[in-house]
Amino acid sequence: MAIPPAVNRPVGTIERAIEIMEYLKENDTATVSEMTDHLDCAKSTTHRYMKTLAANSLLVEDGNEYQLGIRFLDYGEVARNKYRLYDEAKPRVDELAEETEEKIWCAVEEHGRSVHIYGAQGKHSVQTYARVGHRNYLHQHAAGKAILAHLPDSQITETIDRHGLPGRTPETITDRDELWEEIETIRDRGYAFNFQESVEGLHAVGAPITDENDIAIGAISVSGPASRLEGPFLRDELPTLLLGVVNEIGINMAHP
Amino acid sequence: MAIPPAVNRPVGTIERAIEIMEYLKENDTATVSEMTDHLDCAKSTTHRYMKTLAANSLLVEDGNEYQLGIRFLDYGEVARNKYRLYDEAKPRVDELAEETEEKIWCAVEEHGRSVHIYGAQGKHSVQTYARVGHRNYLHQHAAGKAILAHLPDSQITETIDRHGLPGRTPETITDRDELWEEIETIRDRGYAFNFQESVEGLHAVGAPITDENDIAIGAISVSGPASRLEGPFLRDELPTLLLGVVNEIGINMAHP
DNA sequence: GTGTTTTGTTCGAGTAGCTTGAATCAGTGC
DNA sequence: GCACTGATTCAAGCTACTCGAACAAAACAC
Repeated sequence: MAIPPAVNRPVGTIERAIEIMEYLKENDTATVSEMTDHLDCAKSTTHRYMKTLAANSLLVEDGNEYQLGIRFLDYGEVARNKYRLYDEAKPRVDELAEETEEKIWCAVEEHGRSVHIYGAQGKHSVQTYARVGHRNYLHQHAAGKAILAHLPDSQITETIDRHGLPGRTPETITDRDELWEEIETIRDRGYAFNFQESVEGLHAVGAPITDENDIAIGAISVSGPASRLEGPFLRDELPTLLLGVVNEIGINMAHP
Repeated sequence: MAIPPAVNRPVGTIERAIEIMEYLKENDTATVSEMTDHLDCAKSTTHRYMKTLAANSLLVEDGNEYQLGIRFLDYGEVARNKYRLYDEAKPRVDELAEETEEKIWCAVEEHGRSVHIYGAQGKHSVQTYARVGHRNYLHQHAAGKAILAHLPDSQITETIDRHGLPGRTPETITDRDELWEEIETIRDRGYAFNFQESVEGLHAVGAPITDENDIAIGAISVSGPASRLEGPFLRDELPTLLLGVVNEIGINMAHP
């Protein structure tokens, strides 16, 4: 979970292959020609890359179109299961969704960004861009800020240096000093709010799951339309509920 | 979903990188030295590979140990969502799990093998080796055989030629002629049984989801202990239930 | 404590093999 | 029919990937 070290001489071939996967993730499907325009190399090279990936089931051919193969699910599931947190958090996230009737997410930090490892929707929950596996900036949402505030200062600095503070809505915190103030506030109260900082009209609360040293190993958030998530429900009721859950998960993680 | 063509000159670098991912999938975690023993190249090369993969979040470093990064989830989810089948099948698989109280799987064919794209467990359902994303031989289980029987003969032959008929339990069909007979039977009755052919003590029924030309686009299966899945419940009740569900899904897939 | 072994990591040189562009083939539109 | 766009193949050239040796750092034996 640490910041990845700069690689001295990365293998270009691998990086270009990942570039292909990334492009297909964003654009769903692509032809050899289209990919050649995106990468910066000869068409024959792109062709060979994509054929190699397809021969290994990482890509699937459909006529001239290529897409990501579901073999990735295999790798993804293995990775997810490694996070014991997933096993501990899943049932409680499900319960929270039932209880609050809103969208619940469990996220962890990886390489200075957040990854949603599990989500459950309540009866009224909103659909957002988010998906399982979705990678996000820590400073842009409730769970991420909850995690960020419960990391060592040095790691927070590293993270900001590495990824910057890109904005997403007019409300997103993009100023370093402002973020540090917010972090202090979150540390004091023990949980984080998100007032339309990631999606317009969306509010959220996030609380960190911490280890015995009070370092975040993940976070859980509740999000919903600003119209429903407001007043004492947002300010008191949800935080209390969340804190109970994250404490319980934290204890279970510490005492297997 | 077709059989992937043999690649003329696959890119070795990419294949070796995939080899690393595959090893980590099987062994959860590995060091540079361990991986060097597995691959057949210099330690410095392995090192460069793993660092490059880690720098792109496909691998995560934890001290000297490397594991798969959950970035794969991201790719996997994108791939899964492409299969519209997933959206159609999910709610019905959930219902079946509730109703039968056994384990339900939805699988598709990719490159001549089956991939579990969604699973739901009923109250009493058994835990097997299977996972979402799990790749399997078509001839070894109920859903796979249901799919196999509803493919064009040419594709069946190609599949057998490509992957052979490896055994798994003493009951697995490993003889070509026997398999063709079984395929005829399955085509006649419209669904497939699995009597301890993949796991000892486990029975299952699988029915294909077909398109307008009666070609399989996937399958749904119910599996459970042989002691519970037997007699008229297995022979009549479950098949009827399954056929209703797969027909409904097939119709929805044909008329979006 | 010291010597020994095992690990990850760096670096320059050499050549395996990746990249390239041109040529060929397959399909579409006009 | 021809032109055009796309995928695919191939030999030749040179990039950059691989290697082994050397170093650093940690783990271990005694």
